[in-house]
Amino acid sequence: MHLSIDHNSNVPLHIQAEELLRKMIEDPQFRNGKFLPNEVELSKELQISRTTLRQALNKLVYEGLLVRKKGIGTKVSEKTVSSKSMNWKSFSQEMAARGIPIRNFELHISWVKPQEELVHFFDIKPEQKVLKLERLRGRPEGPFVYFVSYFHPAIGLSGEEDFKRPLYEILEQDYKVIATLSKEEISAKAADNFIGGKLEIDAGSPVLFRKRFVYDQDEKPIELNMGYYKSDSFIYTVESRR
Amino acid sequence: MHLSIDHNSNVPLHIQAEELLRKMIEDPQFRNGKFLPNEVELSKELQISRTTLRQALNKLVYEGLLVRKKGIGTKVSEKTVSSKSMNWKSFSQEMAARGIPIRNFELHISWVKPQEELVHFFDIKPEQKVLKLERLRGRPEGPFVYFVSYFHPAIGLSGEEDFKRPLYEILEQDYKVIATLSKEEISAKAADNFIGGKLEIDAGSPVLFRKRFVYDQDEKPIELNMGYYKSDSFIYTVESRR
DNA sequence: TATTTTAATATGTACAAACATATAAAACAT
DNA sequence: ATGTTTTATATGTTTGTACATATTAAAATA
Repeated sequence: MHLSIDHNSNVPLHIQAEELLRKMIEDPQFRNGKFLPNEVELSKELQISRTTLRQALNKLVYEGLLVRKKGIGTKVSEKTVSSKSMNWKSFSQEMAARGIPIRNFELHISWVKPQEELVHFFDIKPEQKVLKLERLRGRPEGPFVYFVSYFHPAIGLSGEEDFKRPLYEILEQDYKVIATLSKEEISAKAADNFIGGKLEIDAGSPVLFRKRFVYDQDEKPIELNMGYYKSDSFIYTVESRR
Repeated sequence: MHLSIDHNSNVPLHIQAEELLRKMIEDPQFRNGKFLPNEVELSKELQISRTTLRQALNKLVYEGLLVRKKGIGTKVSEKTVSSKSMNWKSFSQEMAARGIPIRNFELHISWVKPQEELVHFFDIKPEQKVLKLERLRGRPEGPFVYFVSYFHPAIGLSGEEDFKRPLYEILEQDYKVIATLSKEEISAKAADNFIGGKLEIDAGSPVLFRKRFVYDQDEKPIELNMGYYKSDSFIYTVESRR
């Protein structure tokens, strides 16, 4: 395997280097605490300056994928698999990573008048309708999450999407919108009759409630998502560093 | 107010610059979408090179405190207050930030034989005892979290701590251990009789269960923490960027 | 043999310089 | 008045260079 960088590409060198490093990290040869070649060697091999290489390395260190130590070297983190990118995987990917096959039980799309919270969040006029997406998803044996999602009118998914592709992929490829920032609120709730019915559990059973505010790179609101998770089949994981 | 950098200090210039920028961000003059002086000006004012300044800026951009745009400038993020640092505030600080006064209802310290999970997590011998810390905390009106925390024997808090200072402060100042990485698992549970009794709620009521694995900068395990949060008085928040 | 010193190695810090590119405002032409 | 081109501004990219410092292993010394 010979990784190389295209100096004539319009993609910045440190971005290309970052991608190559990500591939190296995935490689079993380097995974689990193995050391990368040192910076001088690597920069020679990739034919970029040490400064540019360090730009790429720094980003991966921030993300927690790499651990560097003065005088020793740079190794792949043992304690972290995908770091915060976890939160950015699509729901299907998240589940796939845990070896859980996913099924869609219900899918309903409609245009609705926004509630006050939505008017405020999206900063739109009250008469402007927004796209509402309801989904019931889970394992083949039964559903374990019910969620309702609202989108900014400017995105306005056509409603004819197949939703077989992950949502974030549809947004990136078809609408050139990249979800960059997400704020989430997580709490425990007792299922009411409606949610209990959807998730096939008794009313009163504990569910994990997750409310998610999604913004793009310019901090403009994209999506508001509210999900109810069956507590015995879903654990929410968070990783953070400082 | 004149911020300045000490070139004779043994603290790296980009770290000093980072601290100054953090103070600027806190300043009402710059908060909420206001623009910072441009890089060339700032680097002249601080008497450091643009490269060094950008090193500091990059870190804050990565944390989400600053938003930069080519051709425009660098501004303080409007959507983010403290970003991921939120997860690193002590519990008391977290609550203080929400205007909630905190009281300790119970505090119990003991040395116990570690369970299998602890032996594995801390990578110690089964006969090595670990410090167990149980706390019941909450508002003056009543408790809303009960947690049990175990510490690595190498840290071995003397047991004579007053625990009036935040835990992370005790660890940093007295034990020179800096908690750098945290992995958390969050789920919804139904309170059993014990937890229900502690939190003064009916057994069966939903509680937020938070299990937290804490590591230091070298990825060595420090603490394992398990908390039960009364669902109607605590919402867990997460912010993430990519 | 045990201890100390030294050297090799790898990352950390810092600056200077040059050019590229996105954005908004000003100048210009229609 | 409106659309286009230019220009000023600010961040983005990339390289080169020099020296500092933490760590480990090897060499020198007691």
